Amino acid sequence: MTPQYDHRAIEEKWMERWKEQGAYLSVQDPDRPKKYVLVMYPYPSGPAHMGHVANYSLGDVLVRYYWRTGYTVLNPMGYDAFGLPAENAAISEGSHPATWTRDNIELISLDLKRLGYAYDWSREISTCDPEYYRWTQWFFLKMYEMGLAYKGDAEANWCPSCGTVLANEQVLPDGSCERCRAVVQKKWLNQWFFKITQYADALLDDMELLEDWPERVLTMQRNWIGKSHGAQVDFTLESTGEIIRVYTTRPDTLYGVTFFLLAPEHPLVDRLVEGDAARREEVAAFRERVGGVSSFERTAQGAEKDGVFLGDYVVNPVNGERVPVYTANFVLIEYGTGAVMAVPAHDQRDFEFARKYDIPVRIVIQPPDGELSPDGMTEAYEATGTMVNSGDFDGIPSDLGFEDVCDLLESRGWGERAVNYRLRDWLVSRQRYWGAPIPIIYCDSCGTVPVPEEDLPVLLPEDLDVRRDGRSPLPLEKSFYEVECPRCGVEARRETDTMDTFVDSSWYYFRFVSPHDDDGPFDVEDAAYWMPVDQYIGGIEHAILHLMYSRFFTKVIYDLGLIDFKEPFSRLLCQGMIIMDGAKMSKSKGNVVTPGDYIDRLGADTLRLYILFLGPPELSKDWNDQGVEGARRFLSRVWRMVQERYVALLSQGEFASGVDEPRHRAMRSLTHRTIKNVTRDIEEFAFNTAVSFIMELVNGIYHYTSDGDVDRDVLGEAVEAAVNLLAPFTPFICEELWQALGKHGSVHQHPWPAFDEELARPEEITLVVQVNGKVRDRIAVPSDISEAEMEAKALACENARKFIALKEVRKVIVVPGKLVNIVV
RNA sequence: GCCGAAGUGGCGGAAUGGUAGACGCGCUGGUCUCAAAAACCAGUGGGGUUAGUCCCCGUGCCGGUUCGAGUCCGGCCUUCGGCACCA
Repeated sequence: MTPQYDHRAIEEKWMERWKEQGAYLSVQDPDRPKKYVLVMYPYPSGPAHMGHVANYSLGDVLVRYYWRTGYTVLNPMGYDAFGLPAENAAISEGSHPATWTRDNIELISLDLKRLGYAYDWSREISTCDPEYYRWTQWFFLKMYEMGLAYKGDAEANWCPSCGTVLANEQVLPDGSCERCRAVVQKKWLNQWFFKITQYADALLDDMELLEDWPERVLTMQRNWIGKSHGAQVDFTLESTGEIIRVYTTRPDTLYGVTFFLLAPEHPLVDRLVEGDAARREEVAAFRERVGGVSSFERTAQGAEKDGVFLGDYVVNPVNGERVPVYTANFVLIEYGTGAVMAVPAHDQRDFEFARKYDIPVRIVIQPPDGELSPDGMTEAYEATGTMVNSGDFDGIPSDLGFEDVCDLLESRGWGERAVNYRLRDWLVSRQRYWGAPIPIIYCDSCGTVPVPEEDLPVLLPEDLDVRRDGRSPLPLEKSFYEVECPRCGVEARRETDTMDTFVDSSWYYFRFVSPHDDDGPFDVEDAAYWMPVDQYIGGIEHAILHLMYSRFFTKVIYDLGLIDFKEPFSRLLCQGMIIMDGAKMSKSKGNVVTPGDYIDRLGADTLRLYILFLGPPELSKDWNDQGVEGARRFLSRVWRMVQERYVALLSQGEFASGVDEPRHRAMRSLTHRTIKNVTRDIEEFAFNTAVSFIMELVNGIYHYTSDGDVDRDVLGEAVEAAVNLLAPFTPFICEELWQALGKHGSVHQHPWPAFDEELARPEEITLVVQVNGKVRDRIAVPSDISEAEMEAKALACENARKFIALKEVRKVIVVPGKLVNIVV
């Protein structure tokens, strides 16, 4: 053992040795329960960053802890390796997405290895590997067979200068293209979708199974799905007599309809103004304003209401009234039916529209307190109340009226109860190169033909030039798109769109259970053994998309009959961000610190320890450079503790014996209390306080060995516990110290230390004496003191007496083992 | 606007309704040294003080419940995240 803590030598040595020993391979073991711990795999855009360290260190503590408490553990790692950044980097750096991606995988995997994470590297996967995306394509085919993948028209973000569709995330808040800053347009394109809406209710209802998910994530998903209850109502167009159906969540306000709205894209709009040149022009100008160039402003906050009267009327089924039909900017074609009954008195948007275009406002709900009048209103009244101006329903509470009106609609055939969702189908096509090709062939005579399973994978040609303008080279590559129709053999054309990378990541946790399986996406029995993931860890930024897509995929896989569970992640922990000086680390702010630098200078153990000590996992954590030095100082202190305070004493043989004496007993008590506290805190993910307790133990050992006799066994127990407890946090130094303590085998395979409840209880406690709730004295007493004795001691102590003085003691409250409050 | 989280020393953060500020950073003093660094030891919320194992104040603000509130309840303020015309 060297006198100085040499992190470089230790970490290099154990990194090599663990690798040689295959120390962290996962094995199925019928004698032990299993844990599948998974931290969201990274997108390889360069070396590891601090967010990775925070996430993966957290998972690693759990894995090492589970190992030592009797579990067999699956802890894999892989790369989310398809995606747009690779293409952009390739364009700006003149490289190739494949090269760029694989180079970055090298960089980040080296960092992950240097950080000592206990992954089973034999299970490493990359989503850009044909052996992986072959099965991504297989899932697409299954979805197609099940009717869950379909091609339909969608309004997509189109960048005219890049000539491609953009994902929503690639459009900046001002509606411009992330890469070229051109104004993004909405364009109707024929695209592939996954029918996630078919699973909307399952996604909602199965949240019951997710007891160990953060409530905020469930709330976000619930809002995203946006299920609402209401009714569909049929209005009749006056001119032609045709039915226009609307969806409303407020059938109780049906008598308050004073106008009617169509989305600008609604096909009826053109027909209504067909014969009227002036109106046609008005509509054209309106469309130019709302949809033509950028529809971002239209949906931006507080946008001005805008619309055009279409010259026609509809008839309200419940009261026979005719109301004018408008088209309006705030009506969305994709939600409900694209047509809206407008009730200005009780809907804020309708209210604003009515005021602008001078449309009457009719009150049909009166609030419980006070009376509204149409002229006096400055905003819509959207809450419940008593129905008025509503025919036979007058006087009924509106929440009951909701049901009564629905009954009326259903009995007369005017409409019916209905539910609606905000969730829309998942658009999975991307006009991109660096992604998994969609396994579809278009044939002039057979139509849309899926690629036969045995022809998978549809290989993404990796020898293509990525064009400078950012467009995918696939539609220009004859050798790629020219194929024979698998059905009739004539010349056909291959789909040249690739899949959204969220498809890749929606099932990667299944692949880990059998990463080399050639017969299917995963081995059913291996999945039955390892799945579901017991503990999933990742950033809160994936609260909706990745986590919901994965839940959707799992339900599809369930319906395919491959698994018998419906939710992939039993327990979820969402990490906060690492920030610096109050801001997210980013290159533009120049406040990026790189893990690699710290590993070199201070060691991986120091970095891991510091980042775990920084604060509770779910909150964001402020990086502080001086704090890292502190973590390093602590590890040096642990190093010297073992060397100077234990190993050196052993060789000198300077020991007393006296286990039962108070100072020895106090040391043992601290040791056992620390084991208890650290164990509990790891179970609760309170890693920052777990580290604090270990620090206190180390401080205690320094005191114990500084100021009196030392018992060999008492000291040995304490030092051993410290190394044991610290091992999941800082695996390298602890493995080295374990050897220095003369132990055989790896500390990471050593059973987790047990504690003695009796010893963990301190012999002496501090009795707090309060008078009227204010602390007046503290008395050291034995921990097994009775309540009566506590009261007696409290009443007798001088400081308390001073405050009691001549007043009468009215009440004494005794909290066993803690405090006495004297009320006067 | 709606939903969610959070406001505690100079800083990161601890506190099953029961000693507010554990642990760490920083700072101050001491030991060691020719000196410095490192290390070790001690101190460190603010104010007062007869200097006492003393007193007062103190967890964003205002009220309430309780013997006792950072913690529970009601009402505000601020910050951060998510969603945002979803009928």
